[in-house]
Amino acid sequence: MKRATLRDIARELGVTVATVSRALKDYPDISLATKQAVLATAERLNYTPNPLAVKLRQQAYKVVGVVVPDIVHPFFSDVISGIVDVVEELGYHVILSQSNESYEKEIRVTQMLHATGVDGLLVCLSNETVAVDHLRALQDYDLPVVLFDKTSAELAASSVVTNDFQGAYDATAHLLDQGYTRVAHIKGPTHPENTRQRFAGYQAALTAYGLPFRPEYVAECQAVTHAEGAAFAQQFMRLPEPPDAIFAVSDSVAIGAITALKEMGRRVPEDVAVIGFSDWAVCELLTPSVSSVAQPAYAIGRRASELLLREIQQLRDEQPVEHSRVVLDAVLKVRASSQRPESNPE
Amino acid sequence: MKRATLRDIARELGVTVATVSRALKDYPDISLATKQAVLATAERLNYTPNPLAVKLRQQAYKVVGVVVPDIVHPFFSDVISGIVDVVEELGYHVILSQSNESYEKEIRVTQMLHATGVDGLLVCLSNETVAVDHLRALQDYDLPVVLFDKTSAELAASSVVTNDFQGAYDATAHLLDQGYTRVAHIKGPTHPENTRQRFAGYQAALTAYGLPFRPEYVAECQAVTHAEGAAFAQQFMRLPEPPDAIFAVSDSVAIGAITALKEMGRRVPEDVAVIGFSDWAVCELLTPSVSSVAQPAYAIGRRASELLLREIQQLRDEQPVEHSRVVLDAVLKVRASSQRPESNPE
DNA sequence: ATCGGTTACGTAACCGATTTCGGTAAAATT
DNA sequence: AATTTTACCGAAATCGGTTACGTAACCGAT
Repeated sequence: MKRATLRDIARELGVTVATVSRALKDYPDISLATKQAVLATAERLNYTPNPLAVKLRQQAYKVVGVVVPDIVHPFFSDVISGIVDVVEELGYHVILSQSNESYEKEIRVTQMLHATGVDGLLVCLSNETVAVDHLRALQDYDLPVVLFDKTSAELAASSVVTNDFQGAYDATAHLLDQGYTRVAHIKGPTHPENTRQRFAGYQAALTAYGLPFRPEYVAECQAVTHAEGAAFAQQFMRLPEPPDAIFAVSDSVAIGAITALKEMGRRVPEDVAVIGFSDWAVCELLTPSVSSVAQPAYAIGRRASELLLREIQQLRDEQPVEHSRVVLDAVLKVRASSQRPESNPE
Repeated sequence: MKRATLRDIARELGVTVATVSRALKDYPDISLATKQAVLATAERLNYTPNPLAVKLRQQAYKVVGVVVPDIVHPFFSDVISGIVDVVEELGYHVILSQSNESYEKEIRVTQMLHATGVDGLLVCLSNETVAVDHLRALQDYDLPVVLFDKTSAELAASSVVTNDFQGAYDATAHLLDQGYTRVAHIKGPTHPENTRQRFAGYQAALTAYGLPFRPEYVAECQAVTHAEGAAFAQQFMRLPEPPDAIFAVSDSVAIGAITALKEMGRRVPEDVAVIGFSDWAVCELLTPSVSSVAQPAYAIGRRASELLLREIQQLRDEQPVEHSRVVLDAVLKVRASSQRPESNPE
């Protein structure tokens, strides 16, 4: 069975395709009789307009491209879910690509998306990415780009990110509220802005609570892994005055630290409290359950696509395109690993 | 900056678009001089063909639609990752939709994908889906459909699934090899074929090892949750002769069972061994680490898209379209929760 | 009878490429 | 010198819609 076209309907009724087109789109200049006849045969032939023809004429792809470092990562699949839900409501579709955290591949897929045809791009920069000329080049072709999570100040574009500073502040403050006084931090590498913000939030909380910043209580990850978390936990415990709480830059690091602490005979949270970042599903299932800072992934996806769709619309209407930076609050999820038992019957 | 068109190049060189088009595609009838001139100005103007125009002319969307129940689920994001990697190599793109495990929404999104324009569809049926008329209707429009994971025998289509039978058999056999003799099974609801296969594999292993099938050792989940796993573990332990091993239909059920067993003072795996299914990332991080049967998600995505692309090609070449059913082996991941300590120094 | 104004529809350009069919010139053949 | 061949390129149809513009028919009013 072939897809019916306007021509098929027109031939059956002895009118031109123009008349059929107008009848289907409820133009005023069509008599009720022909309008109904057209609608009836369109229904009968199961007509759906050829999307390519419409898009070519309208110069609109009705597609947004999404580039993430890794589709499999739970954070990104959550973001994608939010994106899909929003854009589908407006009849747009999502084309998905991954950069595998490679700057090279990021350049390749963004160019490919442009060549393939998209109305806009939602991009989370790879960890390798520092220069953003490849994105600026796309903007020169009037292609709106919205960044999320991993962004860059170098690019004049809207962006949506988690409030890492506030999340880290809340986590640290929570530990201090629980009565822990020697709070250490396992930070991430300096490059992604996010981890710098988390470090800053940690420091700000210490300052707000009138506590000194102790350099020996800060360790810096390279790969941000389970193993690094374990290694730094051991390093901390060898200090003359070991910390009684650890705020880790990620859940994997936090879980690695907890594993190592348990092996060293330290109880969590009685001897050492631990908080992670990202709120992976595992956190609830571990013993003890792991406190963490949840990033609003789904909301990030929604907000980012809303911004992008707005810019696409503004561009089409030849209005000035407004950029905005949205910072969404992180939510502290308090679980067993950071609750001082004595403080429970408070 | 506007995107350059064939017309732009033609105007600059004083030739027609036909000549430019042929020069760019290395047609024989073009002189070396004009060919080089065209290539040079195309390069200079940064020309990329308008994808919509090409696709309209070629009657090919170069897009495959993917429908999964839930993008966020780690299994599906793994599958999607495999799909994206394969189709991008052939210049295709992926449009993503989710059915949210709703039959209604599955119908909506598949029709929407057809209307939007795709060359083929990769679908994992929702749990609610029994009838497949909505997919058959699309096949009538010469749209190839390949099913994966949750499939249906009602539809004449290629499919790619995990060998649930073999995975379940291996898991059960492993428990029996470890010296456990009273192996129970927490099965899923009867509807999805997958869980029936797992049950059958469990039974087959018992038979192969000459053990009787004991109905009291089988429980059936409805929602396949953590809580159900815990409840059935308790139920099993109340039996006069409780099982010494549990093979669960999913990791969440297995983890729920382990939690309940520990609360009842049973040691895992000393008193009761437990194996799950799906090999979630959590399994490695829990204490004890949880044995599980890994589904080859990424490979499923790859194979399914390979089959789909083949069918798309066959359809375009007007060759007969061949359907095939691919069954990929599951891989048993043995971890602490199923290893009898006595059997280690064997 | 002429004019202005609707109503309802056809004509044709257009979006940007691909491709068939010719057509014109120069070169080669008779 | 007439004819055929070859090389190279233009004209135009096509994919399937959208839409500005034109026009025929009919109305009532002058």
